[in-house]
Amino acid sequence: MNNSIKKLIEDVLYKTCKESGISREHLPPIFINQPKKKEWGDLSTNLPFSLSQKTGKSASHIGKLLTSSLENEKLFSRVEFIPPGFINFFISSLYLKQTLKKILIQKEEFTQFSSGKGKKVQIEFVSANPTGPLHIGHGRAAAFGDSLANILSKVGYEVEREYYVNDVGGQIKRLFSSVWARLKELEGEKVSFPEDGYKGEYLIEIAKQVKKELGSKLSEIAKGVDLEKEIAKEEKINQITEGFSSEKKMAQKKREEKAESQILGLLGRFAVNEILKEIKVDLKVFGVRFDSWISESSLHQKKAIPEILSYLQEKNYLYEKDGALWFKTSLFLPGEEDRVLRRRNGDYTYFASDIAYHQDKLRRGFDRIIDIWGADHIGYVPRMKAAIQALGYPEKTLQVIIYQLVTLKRGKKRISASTREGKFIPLKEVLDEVGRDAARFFFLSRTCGSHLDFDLELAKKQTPENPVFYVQYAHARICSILENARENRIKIKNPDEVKLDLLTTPEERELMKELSLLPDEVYEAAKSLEPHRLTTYLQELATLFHQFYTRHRVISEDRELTQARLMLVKAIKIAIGDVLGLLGISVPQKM
RNA sequence: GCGCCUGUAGUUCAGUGGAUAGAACGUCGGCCUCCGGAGCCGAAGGUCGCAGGUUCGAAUCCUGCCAGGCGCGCCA
Repeated sequence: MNNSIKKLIEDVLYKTCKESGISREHLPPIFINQPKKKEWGDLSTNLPFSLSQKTGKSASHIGKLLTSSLENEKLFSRVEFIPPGFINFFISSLYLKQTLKKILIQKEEFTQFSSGKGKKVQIEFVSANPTGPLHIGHGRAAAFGDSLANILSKVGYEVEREYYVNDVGGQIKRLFSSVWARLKELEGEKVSFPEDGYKGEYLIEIAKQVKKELGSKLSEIAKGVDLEKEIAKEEKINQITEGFSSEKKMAQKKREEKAESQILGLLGRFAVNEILKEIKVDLKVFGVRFDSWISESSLHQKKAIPEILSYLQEKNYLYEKDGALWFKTSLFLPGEEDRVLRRRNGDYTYFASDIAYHQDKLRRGFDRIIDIWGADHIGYVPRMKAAIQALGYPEKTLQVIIYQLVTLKRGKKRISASTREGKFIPLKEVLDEVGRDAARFFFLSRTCGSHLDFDLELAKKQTPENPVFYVQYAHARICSILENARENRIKIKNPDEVKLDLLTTPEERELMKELSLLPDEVYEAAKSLEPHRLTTYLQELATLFHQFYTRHRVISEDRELTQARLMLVKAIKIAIGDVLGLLGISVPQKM
């Protein structure tokens, strides 16, 4: 089940060290990597260096000692100590052949691990406010989170993808009043657009729909408001004659406000739903699915926030000051400022509902929680981690991955990305221009810490030359070869019946070696939460395949060699398909 | 001002403290009698932002500068 070659080498090294009298506790972490030059073997380690630091013995002494006892391992055809402190491993062709067979038999299972087995992890990502369509930055988060979820399932985790809908708070109120203003505009009224409203044109479309679907209901409520105004006028007259009681005035104003908030609530909920629908469509087009959608308003309905506050109160993590209720962030993170959970006016802050939200997640029994946030939330991480501790969980239960924001450019011109101002390029448009696969590959080939420039012009221009097509082309080529074999009535045999020993050219060996490294790549991508390692791997594998393809024929007069090479390309096909699947990129038979 | 992130080829980016720093795109020059030329081969292109430090060894770790991004609300 465990196909990791690095793990195998590690185990052998541990064993050898033990036999040489070095106990496991004294062992530094073992790093095994691919050396830059072929002469330095397939894999190498600097263990003699690190051991010499630990034990005080010379690296050369340790290296020679380890190397001599490793020589008989079947895994290697050769093991060399190279001064000053490297051990280079040359993988035996026996192992490479076995690996090839394993891939053909196990298929996608070949990269499956069980290290996360029995553990539940939740990844929360995108979670864009339902105030407008997804833009390019959300695309980055979507590609990243989705792929990470795939990768973590590969190593055995039970993974849940969640989208948190922030449908409460200031930005939603602004959305409501913006739709309201657009609606009035549609009805020919001249209104001043709310200054802090959402100016994007998509709200005009939504206002049109509101008018179509809710028109009659709204006007009824609006009539109510007008009625109130009439009453108010009368009362003003009365005021002159018999004086105006402030009580009455207040009551009237309240009625007016109530009617207005009814309208806003009605069309607001409608707008939120419409926008969410569009977001879901965009995500579907991008190939991203969520297992769970949870809204902030549902937490309010469950009274989750007062509940969590009284829990924190009991623990003595809260205090009142200036009429507000504060959380002692500084208790957990010296240097951090305390934060307000309940405002002077009685409203809860976003932080308060976010604590309730994370408590809700933790109660659902996840062993790990991963939040993927944009860099604009960087300052928010420490207080959330403090909250996790206050809830009684170790800080590391929550991992926050911060991705740097995407700067959209067209040539040299920057396009600002403000949802509020409506000056942003929707993800949908980007996908129309460059395609889903290219966009995903672009996002996933970079570390999320990189501040990346997305040049639409360049992306479009590069599309035919895009690395993703290079990889997909390799897969399509293999499919074509296999098709060709079928047409020539070549029956593809079982791996056991094929003489894999015939795969002797350097290109074939390189390919087999690359294939045998795949499980480690997946494992390391999962461990470091870095999907981009896999795009790098795919490009390397595709390069090796294309090189092989131009230098050798798969289908030839030599029947046995043909069979062996068909095995090889089939294994490559499985590997490419598997990894593209993890990245959420389509795997074309033809292009 | 403080905090986090980033600075690597003309451009966009990879690069677990290891050996002579890589890829793609772009530029220049080659390769189709043959399973898909969306391919292959070659060349040019680098003070790894700057300056110190740590050590057998630094693009990588530490310190200080410089430049850019993002934060620093009883906004979300």
